[in-house]
Amino acid sequence: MVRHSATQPGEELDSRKATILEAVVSEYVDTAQPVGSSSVAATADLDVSPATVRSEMVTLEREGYLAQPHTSAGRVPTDKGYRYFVDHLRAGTIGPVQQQQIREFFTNVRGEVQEVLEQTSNLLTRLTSYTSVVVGGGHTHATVLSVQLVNLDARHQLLVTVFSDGTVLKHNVRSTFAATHVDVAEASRQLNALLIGTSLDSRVQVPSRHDHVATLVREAVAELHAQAPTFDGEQVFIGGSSKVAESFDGVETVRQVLAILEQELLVVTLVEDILDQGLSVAIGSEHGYEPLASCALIVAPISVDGEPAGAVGLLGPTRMKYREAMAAARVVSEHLTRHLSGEDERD
Amino acid sequence: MVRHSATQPGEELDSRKATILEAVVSEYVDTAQPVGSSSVAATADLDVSPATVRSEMVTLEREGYLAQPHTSAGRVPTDKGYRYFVDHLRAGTIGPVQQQQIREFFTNVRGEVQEVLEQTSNLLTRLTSYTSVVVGGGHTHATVLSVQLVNLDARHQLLVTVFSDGTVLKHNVRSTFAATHVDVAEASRQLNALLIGTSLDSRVQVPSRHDHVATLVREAVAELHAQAPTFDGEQVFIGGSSKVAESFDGVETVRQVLAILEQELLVVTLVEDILDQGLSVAIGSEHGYEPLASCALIVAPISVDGEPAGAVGLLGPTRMKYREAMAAARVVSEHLTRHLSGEDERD
DNA sequence: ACTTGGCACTCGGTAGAATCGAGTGCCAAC
DNA sequence: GTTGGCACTCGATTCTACCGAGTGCCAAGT
Repeated sequence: MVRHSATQPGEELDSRKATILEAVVSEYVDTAQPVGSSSVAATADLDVSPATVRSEMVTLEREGYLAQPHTSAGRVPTDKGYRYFVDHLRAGTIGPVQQQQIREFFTNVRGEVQEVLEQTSNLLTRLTSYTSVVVGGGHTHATVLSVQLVNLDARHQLLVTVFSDGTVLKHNVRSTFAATHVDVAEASRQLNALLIGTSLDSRVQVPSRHDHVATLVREAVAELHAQAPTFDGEQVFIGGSSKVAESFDGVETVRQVLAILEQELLVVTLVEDILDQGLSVAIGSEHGYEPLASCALIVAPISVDGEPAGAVGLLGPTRMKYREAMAAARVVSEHLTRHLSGEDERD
Repeated sequence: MVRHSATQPGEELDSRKATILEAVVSEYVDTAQPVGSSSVAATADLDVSPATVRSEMVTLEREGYLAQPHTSAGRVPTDKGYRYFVDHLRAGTIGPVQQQQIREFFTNVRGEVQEVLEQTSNLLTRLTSYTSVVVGGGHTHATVLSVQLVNLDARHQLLVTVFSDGTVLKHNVRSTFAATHVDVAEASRQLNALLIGTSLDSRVQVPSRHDHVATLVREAVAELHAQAPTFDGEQVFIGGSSKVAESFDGVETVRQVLAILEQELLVVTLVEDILDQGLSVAIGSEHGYEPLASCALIVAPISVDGEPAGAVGLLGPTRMKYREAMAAARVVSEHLTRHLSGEDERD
């Protein structure tokens, strides 16, 4: 995977070139039309003629910041151009209306973590009109608060485990013999003694006896720990997939992007890759994933009690409103972090 | 809401008209092009000339089964045309490969109901290339097997309830006073005595005393029952939303359909409306929901132990492959019903 | 009373030509 | 280094002509 100018300093543009680049990006984001020298000269308040702008543009094009769809069309930013723009973006703020919307949301939202994350995803979409991705993950460090084995019928038991972070996991256990209620109750008691305080990734000393109860206990523990790797708790919530149809024009592109969003594992990997690189935006093919070449993905990490616990993301076309979107992602991720850490329970 | 020919007998077409209609539908579904008299005459093995077919077509058009996009184009089926086609479809079968695929799926699938439903949704999409909808619902009749109140901290408890159908519900309880572990344990015991065997919609006699434990119990019961209406257990799983982009050509249509799929409540209502009407397919505007006028929705009910428990559905363009899709929905719903009723546990 | 071949007619789709105009690159002058 | 001027490019738009699939109608055939 390639390193980007966000991490390597990269060249700086002189002030005028920077202004021009910024003007091009801004206008292109608005209009989706190649932008010409004259409109740049008019917009940006650098008192120069279109001709001057043109000559600067050739330079910018030669250096890879701009591109021409064809001769005699205006310029369009390249991924590198967007990258420069983003890297030199003075941190945006979000409107007071949205501020209010977010604050309201977080004071009202209730319920389980999952639901909060799902709702947050919808919030982000409403705020920005882009498809949003919320990844919640990594409960592995949570410890067991309580375990209970429940008899469904003689051969089926249900193992319900409550963790310190409020997560509840359930597992089906199938006993190889007909278990009595007494067996189950005893197994349940032993499991409690065994598991409380442990976390999913810690080893547990299971009884090696061969009686019914011990077998049940072993099966239950095995079942619980079997899921540890999958569990790692990665969950994805995607909001506003219909926005994809607004953001891209080719039906084929829309199909591709949607197909990608369906592969949740892929999305998680993608988001975490970007986080690992310390980026907050991946533009075009920066993430090295070809089918998303026409997309930009903004991410902002969330954490719970200081531990990384996922991220929120926004997926849009490369020509997206970076300032607003990044601000929204940042603010929401901060609120979410606080909320999940239990800091703003003011009701 | 309108009644349809599926429930009211409606007129019958004479054999030749029926053959012609069927030919038109079949070819249009394949090609998406208006179909002309000559190709019908060639395809269907009714030994008549195109001219005859044409004169029949005018009748069919007058009666509302066919339409002409414009003079001098071929004919296209109307919703009514599709309806007739579907109502007179000899029940289709599905290919042996798919049979195999389904059988394999259901012997291998494991885990919680939710996951099974979600996976089933994906299966249906893979089988048919249409967007699939799986609605699971109505656990209200399930009874409580076990309850447990767990102390998160002095003011936060977690109520975990296990139902006879294997569902596990959790609720946050906030105590208005600092609860000790002893309080919580005692409350937990009382809750068990109180709730086991009841269902979510049954009334429960809560203790009226004013001590800590009684208060906790009351709060827990209130919290649990508060969710009964929302809970009713309606869950929706949607698979293959990217197929929407394949099924419809206008980007705007794609957007609309996606936007609808995002509103889960709407989807549930829609599916249940159709089921209530005793239909297995809603074509075009039959469901009375305008934005989906260009869609057809195939549904097949699922049940658990004889009780209705949701449905599987397939969403496609009105020109969809009804035979295959209906067969797939039917077969999968049957398998799912058997699976959820615990009948095919052959591992 | 149907069925059929014949035939004029319709009208969307496609191809080509003409035109427009936004925007460029270059250059000579400032 | 900047600027106005200017010829040039090339996609987009419009217009026209035309093709042909498919129709509706009719008169003749069974």
